[in-house]
Amino acid sequence: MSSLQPVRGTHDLMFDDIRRHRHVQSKFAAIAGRYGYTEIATPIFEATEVFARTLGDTTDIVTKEMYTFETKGGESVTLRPEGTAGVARAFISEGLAQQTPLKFFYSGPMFRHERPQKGRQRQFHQIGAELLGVPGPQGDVEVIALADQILRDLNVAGKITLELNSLGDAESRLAYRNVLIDFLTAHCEKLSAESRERLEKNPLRVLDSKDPADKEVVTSAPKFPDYLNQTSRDFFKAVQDGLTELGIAFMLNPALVRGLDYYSHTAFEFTTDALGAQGTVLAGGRYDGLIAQMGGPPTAGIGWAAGVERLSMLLGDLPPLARPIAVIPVGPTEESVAQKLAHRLRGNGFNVDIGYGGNMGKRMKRANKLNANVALIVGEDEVKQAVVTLRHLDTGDQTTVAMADLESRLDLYR
RNA sequence: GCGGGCAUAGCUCAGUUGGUUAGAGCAUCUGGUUGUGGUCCAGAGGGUCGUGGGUUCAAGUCCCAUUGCUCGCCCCA
Repeated sequence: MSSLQPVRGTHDLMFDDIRRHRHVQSKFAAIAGRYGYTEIATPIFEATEVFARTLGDTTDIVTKEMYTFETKGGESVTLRPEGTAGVARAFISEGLAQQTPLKFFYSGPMFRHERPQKGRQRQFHQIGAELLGVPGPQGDVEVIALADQILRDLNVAGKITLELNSLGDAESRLAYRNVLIDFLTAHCEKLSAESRERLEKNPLRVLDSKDPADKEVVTSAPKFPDYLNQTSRDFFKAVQDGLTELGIAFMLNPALVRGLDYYSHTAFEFTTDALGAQGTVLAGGRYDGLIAQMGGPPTAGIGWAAGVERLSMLLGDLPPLARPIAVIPVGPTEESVAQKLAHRLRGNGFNVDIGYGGNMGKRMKRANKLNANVALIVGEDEVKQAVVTLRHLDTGDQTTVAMADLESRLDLYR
């Protein structure tokens, strides 16, 4: 065990782990493309205020989980803890208001200084989608449909359920918030210490507490849907109808609350019970006020993000790696011929491995370990006659093939 | 930030009430096979037992501290 370890909460990604990540990202890019989303890559760090102003002053992310540091020029910058604020900032910086509606997708690392545990790291990866400038419920439906599609294409949808709620517009939310605070204050002595603190900072969060005593109180608490005004109610109904028409199943969860402050109206979460404490695989909602709040032109927005590590853990077996063709020089004298042959085949689109050093047996072993389907053996006799010995490693059959005919003989392995 | 569990070979793990030289499987390497892999057989290398201190004639084993990992709380994707 070496004393040099990766920094707490960070991991080296290699072999199957990174293949899982790539698999998630490439499926996502393909599907997002079908929905008309184009990729955006915003910087991995932003001016601190981009996050501090938008995520909510009382959220844990802002108050204690951000990687914030000062640059040599004296600016305060922060490693991004999530993706939406950066996209919103880009929307403003690049003057994109003229081009709405805009559909962006992204993927990349995010940073939060949390205590690591299963499905939770300090550097983690998200894929996400943002739809900007579409105020109507069809936007919500499309964005959720995209999420549903990616989960189905990754073959994880069976382990996941969609939960849906409406946080209403600003007016509804304020009205409900006041009623809820009154109710919870009246039942304060029954609440857990944590929830009493939540009552001060973020009262809606009490609704999704895991504490049994809190849950008991919450069952008799006023329900969010009862306090939605007509506009919010109609909007939410339209979203539900739209999803039903597309055959996307969902469960209403009046206790579903978003962690970040910029959300309104639709809130949704795709959750699983297969990941221990970290049940949320993909989550998002509508954030109509965000861009205006950041100083841009009032622009509707809705989007979501999903944890790539969490998705990777749910993934079944990966598609098998491509099987290479192994070029095997019998001895040192044939190495340059073999090298040239490998180069030629690679140039013509084949996946070719060539063993480094060792006798023929060693190189065959290596070919076998790489799961090569054929070995091309290049020895003294072969070089003299301008042929190679083509051995099928699954069957052990081998034949002699003229060098010049190799591409056509190997075509099915390309 | 709070609580529980764990730390022995590259990996997964044994290691008895404290007792002589710390083991196994897998992996690696060598040989059986000087132009033929997978299977098989024979053999080899590889450990400051996370770190520091303490108790003891004696510590991988007991105690304290510390670091790391891990699971949960919190938070969240």
